[in-house]
Amino acid sequence: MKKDKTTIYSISDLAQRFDITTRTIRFYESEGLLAPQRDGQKRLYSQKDYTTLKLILRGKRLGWSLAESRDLIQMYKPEQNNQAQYQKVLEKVAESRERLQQQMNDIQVMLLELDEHEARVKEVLEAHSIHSD
Amino acid sequence: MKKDKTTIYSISDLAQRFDITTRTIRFYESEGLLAPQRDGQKRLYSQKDYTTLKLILRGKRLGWSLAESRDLIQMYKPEQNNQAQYQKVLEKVAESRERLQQQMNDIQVMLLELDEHEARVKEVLEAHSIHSD
DNA sequence: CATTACGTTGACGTAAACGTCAACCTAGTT
DNA sequence: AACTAGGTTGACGTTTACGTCAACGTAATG
Repeated sequence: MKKDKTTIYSISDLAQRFDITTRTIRFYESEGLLAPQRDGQKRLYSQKDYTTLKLILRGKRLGWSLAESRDLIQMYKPEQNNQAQYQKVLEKVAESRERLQQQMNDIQVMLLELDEHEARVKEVLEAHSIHSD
Repeated sequence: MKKDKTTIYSISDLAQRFDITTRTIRFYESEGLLAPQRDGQKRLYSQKDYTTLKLILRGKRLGWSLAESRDLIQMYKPEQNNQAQYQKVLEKVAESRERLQQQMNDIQVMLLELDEHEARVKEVLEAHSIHSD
């Protein structure tokens, strides 16, 4: 079963699914991150728009600015069949990967420290319970 | 060779090492993230302060707010020898770990997508070079 | 002792990422 | 026709995380 490529979302529909406000979605559009089609003045969001939004929110959880996410999104667009463009995309990919690896490393350090800290706290708790028994 | 626990840093010293401004460091203090000792009115930063700052900046790279980092920092303080406090610390540890794991997952998804995208771009580039040879 | 380097405390300014109205449109009910 | 549910565009407000002065203190140095 493949994804239904013809599914269309309303703005409040998307807002509900991602637990954000419609204001936020319109704001992303005003910042050039989304460009939904229109039916009159109403916005219609495609499956691609859905995916883009998912990417934006993932970026947000990682502390990326909207500008950075916009770059990432631009990167995914076919654009001109210009060889130089593609090279730039590859550079952007490399940049993003480095950034993500730095973040991954930060996370691993923090997880390790949390483990150590938890262990220390538990030691104290056990000492307490020994004395209180 | 252990770390010299008696090393003391000046504010501009720290600023240089972490490539931030002294304003930023003072701001973190005003927000309750740091509490250096004083010599008169001058601030003296210990090795602990250094570590705290490192933690803050790691948090920043992961998109954590200063409030969240402050919580994390508080968590590491011995506090009262209150059993309930320790339980809260353990809960905080668990929360932080969940958050980090979500971020780790986000990163892995993004890295995968980057790989795929890079592969597609490279395909196109190779097709180009075949035609241009 | 005047200068220079380094530090201090306000106070105000600013960019990013939205929130919060207000005033309006539009399609489908009752 | 009136109402309701959704949507729209401004315009202004707010929070976070600092930047940018200004005015001042202090210690060493030529």
